[in-house]
Amino acid sequence: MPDKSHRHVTCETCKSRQSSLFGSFCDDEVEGLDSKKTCSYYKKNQPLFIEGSLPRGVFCLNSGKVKIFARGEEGKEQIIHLAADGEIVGFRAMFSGEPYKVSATTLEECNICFIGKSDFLDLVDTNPTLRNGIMKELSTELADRATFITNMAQKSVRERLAFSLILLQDIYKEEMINLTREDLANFVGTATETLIRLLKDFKEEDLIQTHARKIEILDKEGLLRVSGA
Amino acid sequence: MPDKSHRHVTCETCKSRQSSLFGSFCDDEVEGLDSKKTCSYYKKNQPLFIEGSLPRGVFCLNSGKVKIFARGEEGKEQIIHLAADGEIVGFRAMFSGEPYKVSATTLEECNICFIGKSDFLDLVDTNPTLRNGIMKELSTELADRATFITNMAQKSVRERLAFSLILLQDIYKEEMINLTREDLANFVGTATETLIRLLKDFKEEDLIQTHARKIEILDKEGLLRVSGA
DNA sequence: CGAGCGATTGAAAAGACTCAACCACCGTGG
DNA sequence: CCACGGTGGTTGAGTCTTTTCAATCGCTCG
Repeated sequence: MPDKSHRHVTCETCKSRQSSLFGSFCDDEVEGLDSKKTCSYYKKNQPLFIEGSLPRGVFCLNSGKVKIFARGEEGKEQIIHLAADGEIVGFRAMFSGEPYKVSATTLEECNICFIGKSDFLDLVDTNPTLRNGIMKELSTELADRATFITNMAQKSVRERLAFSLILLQDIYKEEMINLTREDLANFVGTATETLIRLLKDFKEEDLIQTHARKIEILDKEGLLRVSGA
Repeated sequence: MPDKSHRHVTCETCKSRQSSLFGSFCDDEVEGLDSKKTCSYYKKNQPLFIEGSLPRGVFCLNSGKVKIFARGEEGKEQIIHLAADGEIVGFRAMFSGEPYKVSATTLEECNICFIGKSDFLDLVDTNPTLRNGIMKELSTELADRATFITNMAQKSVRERLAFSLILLQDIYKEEMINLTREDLANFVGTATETLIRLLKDFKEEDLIQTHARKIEILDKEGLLRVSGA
């Protein structure tokens, strides 16, 4: 658990930068980046942006996790993506010229830097490596979403949950998965009650173990088998 | 119903080009494009590319429709997108550096041009307008898929079918929707039998009418209402 | 004419959802 | 310090949607 308080982050020393789209920046570029960004602390459950508003820039996650979600007719959230440190959030809407179609909210306390729209677009225009990285990122994500759609359409909730747990473990790395049951249900695409029942099943099958809300994966192979992947 | 036979298409006179990503090309650029592309005729149900293979270039639809789909565990198709004339297909995998995650197959007889990978990437590198168009396209599609995922997760099959019919009508323009029941089911994300039953319901509610396999929309507003959009 | 595919229907079973109630934990204010 | 309220988690029961399996029909093609 990192720092609980606001802290200024410099791009030079940012651990997350190296694995991000800015990872290839040379010293000069990093300096330029650093001079343009602002850095702030976010509490848990604080929105970065909401559906329908106009993008003003991009968010660079230094620490903490953020959920990206859309809302269905009845207002129910569908979590499309969980972003972790090192990720840059909100750059997709930057190119579409349209308002955000999704919202982003912190799941934990976060340190997040912000780069204004024009600064960011300048960077993209002048830096081919960054640009290629972004195009690659967009394309990869498009492919991921095709798989996501297919899973939604063809897999049972049980299969999807197993698969989701594996995905989430990759995002949470060493930590245990730590989401409200509702968020987890909104990620899997099911009702909260159904989710809880299935978690119980998985516990009885010794696939997972829960520590209060946290979920520990005991048998990744087993989950993979259940997921039908 | 256009030409039934192979026909050479020139970019200069290509009706579909104007509404495509190449729409902003000047005469010189069009000429260059024309010299690089090859043009061929595809029969119905002929693959453009298959999941797992490596992208060799992009396909430019001059006439006819193409389905883009992924396959689930049991091999069931999930149609992610239907492409019509004017669309460029297969450029997403061009940037990801990975094999195709989806397949593309013609739904009708098609005239399709092909541009090799290096030629296409050269164009993208040297033409900022094209590049921006592509980034915009990628971003927009990413947003569309977020909506798609949400619909899959939260809407009933009945709602999804209503919504799908409206989407398909936009793709088929003046023509009637003309898909096998199975393809339609794979687009909506349901079983063929369920789809057929729901179509019957819609017919009884005077929302649609069928002419053999073709579907005519009688009450778009009504469908929209059913779709819960 | 027979084979085979696509479309359709019926009946039964399974999977999920909804609704309602209840529990457990936590922080607050008295 | 403790009662209170609220949020998040859990359970049960009943219902509805959707799937599955099996069978039938119609049409086209060789």
